[in-house]
Amino acid sequence: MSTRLISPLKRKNSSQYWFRMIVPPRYREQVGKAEIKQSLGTDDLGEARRLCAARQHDWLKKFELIELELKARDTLVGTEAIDGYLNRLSVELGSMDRAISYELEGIALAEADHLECLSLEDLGLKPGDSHPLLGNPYPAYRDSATQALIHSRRDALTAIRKGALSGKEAVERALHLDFLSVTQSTVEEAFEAAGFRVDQNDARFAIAARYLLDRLNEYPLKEAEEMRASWPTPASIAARTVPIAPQAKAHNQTEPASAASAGTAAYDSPLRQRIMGMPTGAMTISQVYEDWAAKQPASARKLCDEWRVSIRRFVELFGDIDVVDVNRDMIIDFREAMARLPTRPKKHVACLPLLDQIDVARDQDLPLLAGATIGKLVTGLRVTLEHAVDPLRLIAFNPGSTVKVKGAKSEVDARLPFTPDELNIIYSDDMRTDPHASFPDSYFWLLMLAPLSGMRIEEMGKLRPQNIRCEKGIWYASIERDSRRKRKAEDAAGIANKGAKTSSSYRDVALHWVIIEAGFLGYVEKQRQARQEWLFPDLEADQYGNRTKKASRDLIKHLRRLGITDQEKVFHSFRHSMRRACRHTSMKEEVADLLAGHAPDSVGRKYGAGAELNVLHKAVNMIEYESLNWAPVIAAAKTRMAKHKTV
DNA sequence: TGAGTTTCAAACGGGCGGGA
DNA sequence: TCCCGCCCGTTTGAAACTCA
Repeated sequence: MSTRLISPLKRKNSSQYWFRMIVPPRYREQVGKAEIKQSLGTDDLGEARRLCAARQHDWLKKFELIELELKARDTLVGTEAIDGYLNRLSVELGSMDRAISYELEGIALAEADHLECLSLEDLGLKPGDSHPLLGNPYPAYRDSATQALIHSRRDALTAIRKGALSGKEAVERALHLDFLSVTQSTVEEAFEAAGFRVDQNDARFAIAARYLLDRLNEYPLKEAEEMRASWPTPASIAARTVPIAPQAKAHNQTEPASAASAGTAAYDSPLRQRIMGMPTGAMTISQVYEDWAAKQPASARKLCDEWRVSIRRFVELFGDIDVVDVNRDMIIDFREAMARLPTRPKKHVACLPLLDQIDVARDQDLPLLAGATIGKLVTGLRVTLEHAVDPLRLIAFNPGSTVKVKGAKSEVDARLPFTPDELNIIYSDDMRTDPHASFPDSYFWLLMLAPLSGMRIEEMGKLRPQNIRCEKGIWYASIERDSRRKRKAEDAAGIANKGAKTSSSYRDVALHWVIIEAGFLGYVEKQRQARQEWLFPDLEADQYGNRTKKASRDLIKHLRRLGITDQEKVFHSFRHSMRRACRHTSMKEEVADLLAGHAPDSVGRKYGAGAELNVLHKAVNMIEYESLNWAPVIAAAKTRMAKHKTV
């Protein structure tokens, strides 16, 4: 792996410097990507260089941890393959003693083959010269006298049926020299039986070979011990005390650690505890979640509540386990479990444990959670685990980072626009045309504004009287944030403050002439004089600060009563209807986007901060619904407003 | 390695229905 | 009627892909 210092990179369209590092192929599965590209968040080159070096250091550390994890995994694979092989052989031969003897004899034969290594003399080199096969340890036994002794010893022991002893000696020599090739045929056979194919360059080969040699060496073969007493190994061919390269000893240091412990950040200093202001030891998954949730602003309460569901379900399935024990398999199991849960279960099903709910859904063929919901549940888990990575540093990697959810993104909007006939039904109804109908003013105006402004119901619900303004003779509704001071105060009080769906939703919506004609400005003035905080004061906020939950529900019920029973026709359908009406005019798509509060989908279509009010005013007045006769609605609205004046 | 382009994920904001 | 939570849309920035 290259440790060359990486220099920060600057992208054409960005003022910020970036960090970029290629992930070595061996670690890509664990990292989940082939390269790391991260913004350094600075446009200062000096700062960027410093941050870049720090990130490179962090990633190299992470790669080291992955290496440990991979070694642990390889160890498991290698040792299991050898154990399986020896167990099968013992069954085949009748006992483990026989199996070990058989293998020892095989090692002795393999060693004999490898001893035929050319000496310095054979190669025409002088004593003291560097042997070209120095990487191959058997040159240590390259002098012909030693070779002859090993050969004759093996022949003699084999002749008296003590081949296992010569094998034991060969194993000791191979272990001392870390000469793994003597195990080649056995290791290959063991891996093949386990369903793998490895070569001598594979790390798993080395691990399995050393493990085999260790097992053969340590097996208490009574016969061999007794024989050694009778036929002691000649000193000249006993395993020599030769220095072993550090990597040759690595297998002794590679403990079969769990993936999780390999990912655990062992560093847990008092300094970090002081920085974090909390103990930084082990935490369970739900403790990590609570720590994450506690750091979210009041406005994120709904999000926290949704993701608490993820964690609660995960804990129900796997227990409130230490976060270092959470692995990718569990997250995949979690995803699969969520994908099999029934959607909107009846009470008698919802009260069951999750696994029972899955059984019921399967048995009764109930409709299951949508892909988007599964995606969200997995995201909740992923974000919690990310919190364990950074800032808590309880784990080095997020095991959920590479878990995908198919169908998490819906292809189509499930809500449809109203047909002209349906609009006609809605706006011919007594509730709109009879000024004396017992229909709240707020609902009346919501229904008037919706198809002619394209505002979302919650955008209307959060209008304040002062948001209705006039500029150069054009009246408009300003959808904007509250002041920073107000938002800060509300956050501190734990109140969800007034925000919009996205930043592009902050906009000015010019009022359609029908709305002005109907006397909307009189209604606004009335609320202003009454010093009402909200333009529609009779709407009540729910626990998350949503002011139109009930209104939306009531108005949908009302639509159903009018015979519009299609489940895809909802209040939001007014927005779709307006978009459709815009398409029937000469209005440019980007202006329609601005009216609706959508971000344009290409840079070329961006209007900067917005458009001139007169452009929007002209555009909004282009909107027409041919099937609708607004006259009775306007007349009813005027009477409705006049009635208020006389009260 | 750098940069243009495309795709994906996170973080919301919001609509809606079931059930207590 | 209200709460809970499922479900969907949108934007932004990150990540991935591709090519030079």
